[in-house]
Amino acid sequence: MAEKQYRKSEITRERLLAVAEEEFAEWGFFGARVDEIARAADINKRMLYAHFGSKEGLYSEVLLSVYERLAECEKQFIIEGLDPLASIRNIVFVSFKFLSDNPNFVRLLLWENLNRAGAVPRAELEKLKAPTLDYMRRQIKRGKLMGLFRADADEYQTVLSLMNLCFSYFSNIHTMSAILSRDMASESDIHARAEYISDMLIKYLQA
Amino acid sequence: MAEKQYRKSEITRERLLAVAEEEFAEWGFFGARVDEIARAADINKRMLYAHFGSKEGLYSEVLLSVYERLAECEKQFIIEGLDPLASIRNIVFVSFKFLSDNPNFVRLLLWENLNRAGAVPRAELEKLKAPTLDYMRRQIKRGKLMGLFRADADEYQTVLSLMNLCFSYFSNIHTMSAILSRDMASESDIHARAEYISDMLIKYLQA
DNA sequence: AGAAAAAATAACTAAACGGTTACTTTTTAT
DNA sequence: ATAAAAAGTAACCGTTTAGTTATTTTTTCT
Repeated sequence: MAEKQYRKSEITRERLLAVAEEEFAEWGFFGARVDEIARAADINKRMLYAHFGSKEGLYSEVLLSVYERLAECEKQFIIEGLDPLASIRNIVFVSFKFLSDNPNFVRLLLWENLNRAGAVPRAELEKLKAPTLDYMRRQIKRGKLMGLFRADADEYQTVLSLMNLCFSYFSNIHTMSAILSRDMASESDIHARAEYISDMLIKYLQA
Repeated sequence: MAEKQYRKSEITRERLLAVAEEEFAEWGFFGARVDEIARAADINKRMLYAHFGSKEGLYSEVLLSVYERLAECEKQFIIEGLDPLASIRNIVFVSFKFLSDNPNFVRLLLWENLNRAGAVPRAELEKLKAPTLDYMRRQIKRGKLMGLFRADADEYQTVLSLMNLCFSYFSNIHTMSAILSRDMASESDIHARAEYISDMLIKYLQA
């Protein structure tokens, strides 16, 4: 096994990953076409198999790279000193920014859920999400101790609401835009929604 | 063209639709196999094409039938006299019952979102959803007029929250159960969640 | 009963798919 | 310079897939 890889090969690999992310996000694992990925990356199909072994192998690597992007992003809202109220607003706004900027992430996660596939193992996913979840729960607890939130506010239910409200705005944006006759993808609508979600969660915690 | 269809043919058609619903819900449009649908329905593939023309044709009819099932269910929470507070609780509980009883609906809607919602025409969808949406908006408005809800509560945002919170509980139930180490599919968890969602929405509207 | 229409079957096809083989060109290290 | 390793290519392969054809069986109507 060679320690050092050729320069051109690394570029090829990166280009393949980028193109494959688009193709898998667009069509899902079953709908995506290996030939089309190779064509769009302007690369011979043989090289795709040299790098990733199989369609599954390529898919796994795409998913992993996308999950890592999320983990990297979530680091930024874990600020230990921040007051509980501001931290909730912060989590919602950072999540909205990420989901809005990464439609491929939203789609890949949906495909992955529907395929019930463990392309990225559950344990890996739990580990990836643990710091964020701990932080959120800790901040709600702190808010209760500080007398900012009512004592009987349910941490689990609130965290679940926050995550679902953020993710589902983007995951259901097409059907919802159709049903509600509204351009939910507009910058102003997205911002107003983040504002509303923060507000509702906080009002509930304070009520 | 014959006015009257043969009895056996109608049964065949129903059986095909039922089996196709399972197959499409499980695998999505691209993953579903026409041969498998025919085999599972114990029907010759030729007859599938005689009835539905193409894989797309069959898929559209499956989706339509499933949307109609939802519309039929939603009729039951449109009770004109009901007080706004009770009506919100009622909508959440009826929605939870439907989504819990119809996992195929949840999955088909997710696939449809990923396919960018084209199989059932937008106008058709709007028409099916209109009575429900109108009712919800009307009840929130009424609550405001009656002085039950604060005057600046946003109807659109609240309706969207209600729908997203109900749907996403079931659409993300597997991932979330894993991440949060909780059996969210249990009867008691489902009931507690419906209770919490009603409560949060109402507290927000009253805050 | 018997003719016409509809339902049903099995066997087939053309194209598409994931994956491979045999081979040539380019890069790296001595 | 040159040999070995790696990168790259084109043509190919067995299988699967949506969709069709040719034919027989069943049902309906008179």
